[in-house]
Amino acid sequence: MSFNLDQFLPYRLSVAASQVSRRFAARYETEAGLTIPEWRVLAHLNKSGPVSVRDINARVNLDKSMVSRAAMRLEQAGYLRKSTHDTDLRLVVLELTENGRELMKRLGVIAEAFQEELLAELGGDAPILRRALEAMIRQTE
Amino acid sequence: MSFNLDQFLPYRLSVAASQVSRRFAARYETEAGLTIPEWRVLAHLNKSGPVSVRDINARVNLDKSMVSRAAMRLEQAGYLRKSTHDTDLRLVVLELTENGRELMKRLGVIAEAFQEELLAELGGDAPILRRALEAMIRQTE
DNA sequence: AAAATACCGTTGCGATTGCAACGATGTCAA
DNA sequence: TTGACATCGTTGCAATCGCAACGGTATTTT
Repeated sequence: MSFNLDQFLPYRLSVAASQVSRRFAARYETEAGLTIPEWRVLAHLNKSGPVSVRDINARVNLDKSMVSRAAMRLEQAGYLRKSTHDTDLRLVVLELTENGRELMKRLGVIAEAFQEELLAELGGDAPILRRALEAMIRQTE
Repeated sequence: MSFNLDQFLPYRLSVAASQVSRRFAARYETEAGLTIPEWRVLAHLNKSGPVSVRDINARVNLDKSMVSRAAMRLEQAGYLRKSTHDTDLRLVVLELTENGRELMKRLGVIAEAFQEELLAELGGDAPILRRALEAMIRQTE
């Protein structure tokens, strides 16, 4: 019996992830032409409040160079503001502007709606899926 | 209640997929320094026998340019052979060499072992995870 | 049979990515 | 206190990616 790629879990996982990402990107594309890193930074800031690049890097699975560049673009677009930390001058504090919070409010609605669609497609398997994903993520943290 | 990225399914799916891919890549890195596209082409050819670039492109979720370049590198490394189709001259037929089959035999063992690890970590959730992944993939095909 | 159309694989190109190096700042230890 | 080391964010760079265009071949249409 030779190896069968079609039933190989890492492969199926990767295919599913990229297709779901693609579907979702098509949704928020119409609302605002954000890249995935930009979307993640925006979404994280919306929840966390003002934090450093390093903070986001650690929590959002993005290389710090990507966080830095995404933050630059979001700043130029007027969605976030940069400032230096009060006591630690190495830190750059990122914070959403009013425009950023407003955009995120609209994107949040789209995201929730998309997730509802997914959950409906998955039916009762959804909670187990979640648990399985978390188990796989935990394994490397 | 504001949107929470940490519980957003597409995001968790993406994180899980990239971490699992990373873990797996570290395993076969020591056996042969293949990229992900190269690995996929190799694995598919091992199962399918001789097929065209287009065939792989359609089945393995890789752009045809990536299949083409991966095939070029695998050919240079001596793992596959290219030839033209008997009747349709547009088609390039890809086929593993003896070296390629031999490499794939070793990689198959590594892949199976890794998957066993994953399945053990997941326990009884594994079959449901599989079903959920397939459901999400199906939705876009 | 000729012309228009479709398909195949390769290549070029701009954009994105991950890694490593760097300057600047902070912390710790002697 | 000062020197060694760690951490932060940015930048440079090489590698990779996805898309589109291209030349070549096949198929369909008229």
